[in-house]
Amino acid sequence: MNVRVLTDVIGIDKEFDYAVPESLAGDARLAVGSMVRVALHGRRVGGWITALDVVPPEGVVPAPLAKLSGLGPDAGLIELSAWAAWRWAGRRAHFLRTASPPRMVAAPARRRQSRLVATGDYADLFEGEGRTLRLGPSVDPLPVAVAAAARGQALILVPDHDRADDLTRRLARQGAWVVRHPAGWAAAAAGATVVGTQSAAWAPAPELAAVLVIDEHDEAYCSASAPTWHARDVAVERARRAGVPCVLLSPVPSLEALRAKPVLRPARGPERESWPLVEVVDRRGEDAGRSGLYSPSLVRVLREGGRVACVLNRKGRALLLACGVCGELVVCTDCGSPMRQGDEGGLVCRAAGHTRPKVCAECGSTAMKNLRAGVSRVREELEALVRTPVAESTGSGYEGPPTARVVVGTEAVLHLGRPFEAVAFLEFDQELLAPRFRAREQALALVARAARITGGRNDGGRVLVQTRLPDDPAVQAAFRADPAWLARSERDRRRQLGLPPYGALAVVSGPVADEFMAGLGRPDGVRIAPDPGGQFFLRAPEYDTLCDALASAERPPGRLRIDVDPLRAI
DNA sequence: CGGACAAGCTGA
DNA sequence: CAGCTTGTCCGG
Repeated sequence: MNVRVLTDVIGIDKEFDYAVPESLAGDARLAVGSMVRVALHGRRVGGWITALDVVPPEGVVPAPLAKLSGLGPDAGLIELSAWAAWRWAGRRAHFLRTASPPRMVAAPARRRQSRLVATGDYADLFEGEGRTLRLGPSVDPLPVAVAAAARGQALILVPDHDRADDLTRRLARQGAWVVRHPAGWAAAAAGATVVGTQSAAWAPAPELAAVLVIDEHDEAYCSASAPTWHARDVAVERARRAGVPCVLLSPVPSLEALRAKPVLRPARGPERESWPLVEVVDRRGEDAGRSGLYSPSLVRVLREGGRVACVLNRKGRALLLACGVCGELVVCTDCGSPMRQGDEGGLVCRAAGHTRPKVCAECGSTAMKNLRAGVSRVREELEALVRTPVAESTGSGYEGPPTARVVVGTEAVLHLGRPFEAVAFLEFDQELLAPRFRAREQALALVARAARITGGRNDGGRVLVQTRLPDDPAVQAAFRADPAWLARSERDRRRQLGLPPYGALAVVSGPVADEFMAGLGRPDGVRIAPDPGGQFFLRAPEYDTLCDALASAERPPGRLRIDVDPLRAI
């Protein structure tokens, strides 16, 4: 017998046929998806069986399989990898690596009985195709996970490892047969419920009965490098193929989730209570202090004596300017994006490169203030202000007294895993104006994350939002504890601009982008805009159109990057 | 991707 | 023209 094999070498998206040697004939592991080693061009590489009993092309004499290594993703996942390769213009091998066990698995683990007692709450969520459920930020999602696992083998995704560990432990305590992906791969292949992060969308699940994505809006589900696949979208497609319900859970559902499933909203009262009390501080009027970061409201909150986390994102290094007289943000009069001071002294807009003289569009003043201040400087200034030790927490670590009452840092402070009475966003505009079309959604998601550490308003949770854009829908949604306030305006805006999910976009870049685009031609329904930086922006009304076009073009040898639905572009 | 092999470059 | 670099091709 001959088998077809896809190698695990990303650069080779081609299948080769191999002969099954006498010694492996009749081996139960000889199945689609199993992992093998094969000889290829003078070296040995790994791969997956994609078909059995194949007839090799004319003139090809198959070499023998070198080894049957162990169990791999099943036939359904092999097919799903082909879909994902189409959807995000990537290679199947990329996804199959994610779907494969971390160590070779000789046989599925032994079955265990789940002793989970379903509570009945949320059971109707999992009727039919499932629902998108908006659930207050400080509401524990455990009962929803229990409802999922009570249906049989469930696939449960959470954004980060800490929460995956925690949820696995708590579900196990309730009596569920549950494993943490990817360590529990062999048990998942035997039917255990799986909890994991992004990659768990590819966990084995031969008896899949329900899929649950917790905090589906979280950026952590989206791969930053190409292929820019999204675990929520993989989970939805996977559930659809298996004919099982998929529930998307979030305090701030993405437009994608609102569009994908019937939406269930909690009662307004409990939802409001689960959000902290949000105080919006309009910074346009107040210019006290060097950087204007320390409003009287902030000082009051800091001096009240509770534990306070101050968030100052300096991630996007982009410069932000405000008028020194009227405090208005300096934005482009053509496209509305923030502007920085150019090399020749004028103002340059970040999105399109428009230029204008250094004059406030509102009051005509020429005095501009740089709103960027580093976390370290702010820490010193806060210490002077409240006369108490202030700790600093950024992506690169924590500095200061471990029990400091006040901590300042990038959004890493929201991951410290300890309770605060209040969270203050010193410069919320940095989030709102980030050069990404999802900036507003992500800004509101930050407030939801803050709510997790402060608790709801009934627990005394408070959030301070310092902004020069107090009427922004994201700010208003936080203030009203009503995510729909943002969703409505975002839906209109994205429909109008043809942005996801009401349109599909991709960025093609890399040294051979020109060649690839030449081969692509001008497909129907796809708008192509070259960029001075050598990239190409592609837009289409639907993913079908865009992905079919991308898949039909020849991929020239050399470095090519295709980002479908990129996180940062536009 | 990375090995094989061919075509191109350099210096005596 | 040996000895090396750089480029292109293709794998079962």
